[in-house]
Formats: sequence, structure tokens, C-alpha cells
Amino acid sequence: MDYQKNAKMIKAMADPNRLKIIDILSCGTMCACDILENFDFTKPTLSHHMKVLQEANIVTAEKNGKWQNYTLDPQFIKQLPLFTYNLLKSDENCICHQKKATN
Amino acid sequence: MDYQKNAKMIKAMADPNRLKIIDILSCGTMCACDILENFDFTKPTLSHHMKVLQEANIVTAEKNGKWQNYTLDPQFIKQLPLFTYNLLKSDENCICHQKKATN
DNA sequence: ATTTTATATAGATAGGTATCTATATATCCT
DNA sequence: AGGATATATAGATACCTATCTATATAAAAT
Repeated sequence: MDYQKNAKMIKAMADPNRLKIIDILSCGTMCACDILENFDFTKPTLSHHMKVLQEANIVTAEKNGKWQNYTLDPQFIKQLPLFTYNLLKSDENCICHQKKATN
Repeated sequence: MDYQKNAKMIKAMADPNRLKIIDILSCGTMCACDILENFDFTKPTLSHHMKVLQEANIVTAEKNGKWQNYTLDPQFIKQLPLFTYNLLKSDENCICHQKKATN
């Protein structure tokens, strides 16, 4: 498990507003203005959050004229449940099991 | 979905070292000293991370003589995959679906 | 009792971040 | 062209955090 890489993904999710953005986008593509309607903060703040989500490969952006459309990255949708599974499962490669072998 | 509450859980996970601690504990209970063997940072730093994980209800602690034993909270093991499922599923209660109904 | 061992707390530092206002860019409409 | 609309960037502020050293606590061993 690549902790560094997964921590980047989790870090980008570690904000209630960004969690809500992800939840909203789970229904499909939406433009910034429609996402913003669900929040009280300003447009620059939304821009900031969308940038964080893009840099973490959680969201992809596509410009359509005046509108910026955001979509959840299919890779993220696939990877997030896989990550939680791998994190919580008791793995035979885990350090603690290697320990038990030598005790 | 309670974004505030879930963000607290995710925030506590949003560090590569704490992800590794969770992964290590997925095998079962371990004391602080055994956890520390897998890291390069100091004991106070581990104490700090364990406190963060406890406050987020990810880990429970039990003192046994000189040793402090840490265990993954069963509630966390149950809730984390459930949370990812609810976050990513396209829900009929989602704001975007409510929108479509009125358009 | 004193020392050793395991862990936690206090306080400091360096760096990160969520938000804002002000401004820029880019597209569409007239 | 000029105004309106959608979004992004710049720069500032206030707060949070990961880590350290130094010190404290608490249990076990001698």
C-alpha cells in the first residue's frame, strides 16, 4: 500500500465542503455555478476546492463555453472503495504478521 | 450524509503515517512501542498521532501495566466502507436529482 | 528506594490551508 | 465594441498541524 499516494487522495477529501462536492458530483457532471448553489462561501473559495480535487485526481474538469463542467474521475470511484478494503483487511504481508513469525 | 462528522474521520486519516498505523492495526491489537518500530519519528510524535486517531474514534486504547495497547474501533471498520459507498452512490435524495425534477 | 522502561504532555517552530477581497480572464450577448 | 456572466488568480489573514526537544508520569525491575 502506497501510504503517501493514498494520503494525498484522503487529504483532498478531508474537508466537509469537499466531501459535499464529491457527494453532489456522484450524480453526474455539474458546472461550477450549480455546485456553488449548495454552499455559502464565495466563488474563489469554490475555485480553490475544485483545484484541490482536480490535483488529487478526484475530479476532472472540462470547459464548455462559459461553463466549467466537473465530473468525478472514474479512477477515483474505482479506487476509493478498493483503498478502504485494502486498508482494513488483515493482510498476510502486514508487518505485524511478519513479526509473529519471528517471535 | 453528515459531512462534518465524516470529514472529522477522514481528516484523522489524512496523513501517510496515520494511514500506515491504521493498516498495521488492521491485523489486531498492538502496543505503542511495537507500532513505533515501523516509523522513523519520535515517541511524542507517535503519541500525537495516536491521540488524533483516538479522538476521531478510529482507535481505542487500553492500558495494560506499562503498555498502552491500541485497537481499531470496530465501529470505524464498519463505518468506513459504508461511508465510501454512500458518498459515491448516486442517491435519489441528492441535490442534483432534486434539481432535475424541477427543470 | 532507585533506576529503567513505556508513554504522555508542554511548548516551540515551520509549514500548510480555508477563507476573504480585489482583480483578471474568457466567453457570450446585444 | 461594450456590457454581462462564469470562473480563476493574487495576495492577505487567521488558524491548524506535524514535528521536535525537554520534561513529566507511571509501572516494572533491581
